[in-house]
Amino acid sequence: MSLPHPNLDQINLSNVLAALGDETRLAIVSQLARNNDVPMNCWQFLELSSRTNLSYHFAKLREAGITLTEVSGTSRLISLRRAELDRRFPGLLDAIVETAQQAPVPDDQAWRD
Amino acid sequence: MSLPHPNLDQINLSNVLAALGDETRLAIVSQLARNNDVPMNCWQFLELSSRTNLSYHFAKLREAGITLTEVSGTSRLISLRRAELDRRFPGLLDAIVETAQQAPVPDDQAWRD
DNA sequence: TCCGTTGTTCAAAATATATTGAACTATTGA
DNA sequence: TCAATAGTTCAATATATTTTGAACAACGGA
Repeated sequence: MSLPHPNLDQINLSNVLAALGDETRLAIVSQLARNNDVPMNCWQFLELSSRTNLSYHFAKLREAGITLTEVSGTSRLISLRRAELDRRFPGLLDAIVETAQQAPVPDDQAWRD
Repeated sequence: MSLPHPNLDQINLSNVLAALGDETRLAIVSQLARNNDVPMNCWQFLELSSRTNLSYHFAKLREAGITLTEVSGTSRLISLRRAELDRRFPGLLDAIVETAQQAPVPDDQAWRD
């Protein structure tokens, strides 16, 4: 039992950016990073959304090549593919994670009008 | 005559990532960077899409805070807000642009099945 | 002033993404 | 074996984003 993950050269930049260009998924990645890349499981993210919806977002992150999902008994362990991503896109994840960590999500109020 | 741009602290990460998570817009940014941040105008991107559609994408990039659009006579000059973005999200744009430049867009064929 | 150039805006249609609830699967522990 | 746990899948809906064409606006030069 193991889930499909893209390998390094199958990871494409705009996919990665699109995957991270969503508040929920960015929050997931941010928490994973804050957790020092120690794998986490689904229920630790329940505050972000419903189980079903998280499942969807986890799949997106996995398919984009951002996270690794390992099956462990009845639960799944999710971690960042940090080293690999850094090889593929040097500096990218670090820059994102760094920012996402300090900025607690600036309230996205309309800036025009 | 000048267009509305967000200022630094109004630029938010997931917006920026979402804006760049689109092949067309990533290609625009990539060309701007390849052009050494010298402002370019719309017709220089016509190979990427139709005028109308480019207009839409340019607005997205501008509203996300990624590009600066200056009105100059009958045309508009578009440039990267590189220094500013780098202040807001250190390393981010560099990492993206660097990658987008060398990788000529890996053909996005399905990696499963 | 009239025309061509350079783009924009609008509304409609096409497409893609996100969210939900109900039903399901796999594994573990009693 | 049975129930609880942890999470997935499916189909439907809701929502957002892209794309298009037709009509418009601003500027500059003849």
